Amino acid sequence: MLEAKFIRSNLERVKAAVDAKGEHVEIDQYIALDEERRKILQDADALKADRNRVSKEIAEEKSQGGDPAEKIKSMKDVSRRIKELDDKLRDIEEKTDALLMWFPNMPDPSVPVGHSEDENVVVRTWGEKPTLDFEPVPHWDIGEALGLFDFARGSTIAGSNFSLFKGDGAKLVRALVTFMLDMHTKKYGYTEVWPPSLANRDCMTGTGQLPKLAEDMYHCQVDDLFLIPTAEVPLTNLHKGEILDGERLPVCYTAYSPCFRREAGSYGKETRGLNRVHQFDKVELVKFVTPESSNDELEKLVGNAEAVLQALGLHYRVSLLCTGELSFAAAKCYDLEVWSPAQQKWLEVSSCSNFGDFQARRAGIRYRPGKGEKARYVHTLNGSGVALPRTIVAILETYQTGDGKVSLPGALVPYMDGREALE
RNA sequence: GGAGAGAUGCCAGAGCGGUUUAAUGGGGCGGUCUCGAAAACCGUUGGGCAGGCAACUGCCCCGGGGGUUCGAAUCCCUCUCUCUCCGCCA
Repeated sequence: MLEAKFIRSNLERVKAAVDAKGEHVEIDQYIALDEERRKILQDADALKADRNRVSKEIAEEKSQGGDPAEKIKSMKDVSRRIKELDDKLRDIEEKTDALLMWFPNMPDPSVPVGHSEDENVVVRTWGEKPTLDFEPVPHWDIGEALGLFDFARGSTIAGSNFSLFKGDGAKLVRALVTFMLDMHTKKYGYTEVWPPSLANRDCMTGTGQLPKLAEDMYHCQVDDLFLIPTAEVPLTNLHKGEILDGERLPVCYTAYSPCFRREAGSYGKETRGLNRVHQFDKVELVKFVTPESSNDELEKLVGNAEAVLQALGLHYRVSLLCTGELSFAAAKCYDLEVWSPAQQKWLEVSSCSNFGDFQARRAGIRYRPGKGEKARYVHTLNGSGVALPRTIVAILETYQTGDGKVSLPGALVPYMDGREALE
């Protein structure tokens, strides 16, 4: 959420940012309402000051045996007017708050302006495209042949694009999750969390999934709970409404969670196999940091996610997203994409973002820099470290040996009972 | 799911409609005393909104929301959460 005062005094910048992100916001309507709100607020506050003063006088007169009937009578009218103004104020605030929720975050100055994927900037590429001396087989064929997954039966249970892993495939999922969590906790000092997979409306608004992305989420109407699209939601809301001790920052969490996405309206080739599924597994990284350090911390976080891909020996690239590709709540974002040899394309496996104080404002997450100092909003960051399905795609297609088998990257061998290949 | 109890400041904990601008402890911070420390004593101690260049001023916040009243932490309604007991359950 942007601060009302900030919008008021940086109107042109905000408008430019909304355009650069390709969003549409009722900004003029908001400004008009905000002005009306402040005017009424001032009137109401003046009347309340009056009421407080006279109420004290009434109490004093009564205790000294006087009869303040005249004052009580005149205050009756004041109270009525206060009530009218408060009602009006509540009505306007409901509207301004709702409008405010649709303002996207401001992009960081280091983000390139652009409208499409083509204007993202590839900042580095790691490794080389694997050279196979045979025609690479797509992962859906490898997986079906080795009995790693069974999409037909997954559909029987929940519908199309619900994946089902079995045998070594299920074990591979478990191995990857453990491998990633071990790396982030042991090597990079993240604290492991096992969060709920459902979250309430308040939390979804806090991280910015609501109101804009309501259609993308699974919603349990009876309890008004949402299935989390990412562990970012529970992890970031972990400190909702709190003031953190500045000396504890940065606070870093990692969590495995299933992620649920309706992906309404996406069909066809893009969704073949594991490319795009409604439920997938992911290890997430979340940090609470000081405003001064957030962009440096973002670089570190990207490095932590990259370390996973490097350990797995997968060819990948890192892109800095342009303004038009940036998500609603993000100020700056790097995407990590792995190479799919059979599909001959890059697949996004991680999105690492700095949200500035946007989420912190919505969720009320602050820190106190030092004893007696004023509380400030933290900056929140998150990134996938990393998402499993497309990582599995890259592993199967990169390490296929041409005889129907798949060798395993060394880092995974200990997590797969010492086995060096899937066959 | 049923019955009951509760939610107050950094923590503990008072508060029976108007000297409560939230008592009293404890903790933290600052000071006096001391060579230094302890003890003792004194002072201080959150958040938000609006106006103002500013010093500052006003308003709001006792779990959330609404109501009664000239006036609400206090009375009423409602929601959420926590605890105790019962039921159900992997």
